[in-house]
Amino acid sequence: MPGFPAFAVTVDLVVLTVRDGGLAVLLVERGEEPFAGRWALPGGFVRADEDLPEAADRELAEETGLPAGTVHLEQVATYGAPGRDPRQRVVTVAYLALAPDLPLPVAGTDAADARWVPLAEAGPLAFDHARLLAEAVERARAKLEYTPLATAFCPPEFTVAQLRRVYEAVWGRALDARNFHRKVTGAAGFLEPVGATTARDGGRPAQLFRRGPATSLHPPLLRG
Amino acid sequence: MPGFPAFAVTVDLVVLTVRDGGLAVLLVERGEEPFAGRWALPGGFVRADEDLPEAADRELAEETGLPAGTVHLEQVATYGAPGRDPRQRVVTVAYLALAPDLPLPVAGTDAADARWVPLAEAGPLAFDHARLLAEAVERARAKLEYTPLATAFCPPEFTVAQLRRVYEAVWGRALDARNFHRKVTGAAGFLEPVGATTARDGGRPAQLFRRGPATSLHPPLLRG
DNA sequence: GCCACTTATCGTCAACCCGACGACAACAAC
DNA sequence: GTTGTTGTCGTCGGGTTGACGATAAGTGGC
Repeated sequence: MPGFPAFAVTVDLVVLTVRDGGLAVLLVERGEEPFAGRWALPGGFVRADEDLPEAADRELAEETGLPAGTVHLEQVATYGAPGRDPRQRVVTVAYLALAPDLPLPVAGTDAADARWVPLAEAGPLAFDHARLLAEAVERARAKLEYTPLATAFCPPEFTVAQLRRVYEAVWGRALDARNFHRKVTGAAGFLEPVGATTARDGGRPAQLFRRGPATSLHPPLLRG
Repeated sequence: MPGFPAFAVTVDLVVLTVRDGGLAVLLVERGEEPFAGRWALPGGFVRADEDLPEAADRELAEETGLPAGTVHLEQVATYGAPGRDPRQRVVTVAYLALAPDLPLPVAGTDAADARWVPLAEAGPLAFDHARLLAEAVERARAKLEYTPLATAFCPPEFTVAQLRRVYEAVWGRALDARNFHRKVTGAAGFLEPVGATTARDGGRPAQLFRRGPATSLHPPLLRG
């Protein structure tokens, strides 16, 4: 099969976390043209002997320094319009990563100038990254309804209130604490009680939970 | 940016329809190695000046002869494992297409040997196409719940019973005609009455409907 | 015309789920 | 103890669900 057009293939990451009651995305400042000085999603070329999820894992480790497996990672969509990179034909596979609130940037990584940027303050991005970001965020919002994905924003053990704050941050809407508690503890396989409680700063201690084995929520938590 | 690995990029299509009460997929028989004689999903290389959806549209027109825009087309996922094509490094973007029941293959197209194959009878497929097919089908099943996508399997005007048979075929489960009628006609923007009725062969004539403007269903139709 | 038979559509009912909200429990600070 | 804060359990009316009975509007046989 000769004569097929040659493409470069990259993996770009939309890494989200919950900070200060809102969603934040991991961005890097570009040092080179095109779009020098602009903010962009972290990412890079897929290597010759690498599968796509491997490349995404590697980029994530390089950008965040996190041990692989601690963050949720899933493919979102692929973009390949001619001209989306002015230098050459590039096809980009976008991945969505959800992480607990973590200190960043980690020293000694590729992108020393990586930063968490609140979603609302993300200015114009390089390439078509604004679209990648928007579509990844919408995917995350939708998946919170019918999967236990929100636990990916939490540490291994967490309280119902922490989980609720995740939902409120992602959906941008206040939720009733009582009804949320009922639904979340009632969904089979969503949460597993750890047995311990938190020592908190003023207020009744809360039960700790771990993520349960369910992969989908019945019934789902609807945005309304 | 020199030295990046060169990839070939293809678009593969999972074209589904409802036939004889079950899902069927459009497959072509491969004429060349590798996998000569095996069934495979239709698809082909993305051209040098083409966007990905354009390439999918073009391949669909070549395989089915349908005028563009009559079938629903959406991206599902991208596959790029090294070795998935033994000849060279290929990244494949899978698209899901939903079509009404149509006569195929259309004479004068690329793949004269394209056939509708019932899902259960699809034997071993070339490359990793079994996985592409399975993931696309699961996407279709899930989207029927909360989008008006089922109408893509129907002609422009259809009855509630036709729509119900689509759901039953895709989900592989019988549905109560009365409850289905209530829910489907109650969901805002799902169906628009045409005013006419069908002249049917034994039985009360049914009202005809057109697809409504809604892009999501409230409330959704759950599989249970 | 009358009678089965088929298919479409409307109604009824109990069980369940939802959102709004009241009540209480268990801690800290003073 | 009192106050304030946070977590957890209950209650209530309205809407939705699935199971299923009843009726409407055609066809074909006689």
